[in-house]
Amino acid sequence: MAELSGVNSETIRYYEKISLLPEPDRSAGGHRVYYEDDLKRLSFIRRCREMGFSLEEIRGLLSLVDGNQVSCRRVKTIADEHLLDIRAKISDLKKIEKTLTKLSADCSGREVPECPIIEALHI
Amino acid sequence: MAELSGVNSETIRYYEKISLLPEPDRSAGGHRVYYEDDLKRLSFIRRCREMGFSLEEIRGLLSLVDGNQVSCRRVKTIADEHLLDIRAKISDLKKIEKTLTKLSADCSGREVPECPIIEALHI
DNA sequence: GATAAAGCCTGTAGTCACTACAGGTTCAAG
DNA sequence: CTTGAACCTGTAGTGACTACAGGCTTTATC
Repeated sequence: MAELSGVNSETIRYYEKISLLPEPDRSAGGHRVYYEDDLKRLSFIRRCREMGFSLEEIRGLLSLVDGNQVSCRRVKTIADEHLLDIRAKISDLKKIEKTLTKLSADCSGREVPECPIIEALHI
Repeated sequence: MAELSGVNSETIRYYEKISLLPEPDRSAGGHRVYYEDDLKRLSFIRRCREMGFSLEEIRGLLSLVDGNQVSCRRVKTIADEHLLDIRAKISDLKKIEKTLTKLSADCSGREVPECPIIEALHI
């Protein structure tokens, strides 16, 4: 399932441990046996992770799915809150990018002991 | 120093423990005593953190300062590498933002059990 | 049926950058 | 001199994994 899903097998076991994935069937020798549905669930988790959802947010989404209680309203609420988060992060990073770009431009990059970057940060 | 620097006192002790800050003088009763220079060093660390540098990157910058080996070239290298990182993160987040915005727009947000967000992530 | 290598198993500990205690001591103000 | 705030040490927890150690199972080949 690790190969099929693109999720590290250690991570899969971790998801099982924190109950994001159910305990799977086992072979006679004790190896985990997975079916199509397990792969779907794991892929859902992976895609949510790629969207930057936390495992707890994903747990929330999954509990709606598990309880057959999916409601567009609740899902949208979770997604929109997350979207605000993402936008805030982008704006923070853009500020940093601006500042760093300016600092780097002021810096000669030559082999001299005075550096405007250090000075700007040191005050 | 926590108040003056805006850095949590537990964090200051943590920085001491991992040797970003030197062990300070102590009062007769064992309390840490800080001077101007300690505050400057801590503020430098704080500003670097605000720029998104990792503690290890900061350790690198500080070791240049400590060894009186500041060289514009090396500092610029560290800063520019970090800038690439920041830009990559921004571009990742923008992609996520785009996708999520689209998903959210497709979603009615009404009290119905079908949700295009869930469906898109579930495949 | 024997063997070997690949892949699985459990459990613990490490990562990063803090944060949150518990249980005790010291300091500064009144 | 008393009180309460702030400090002290040390350990454990956070999130989302990752990296082992030391063992067992599966699968392919002979």
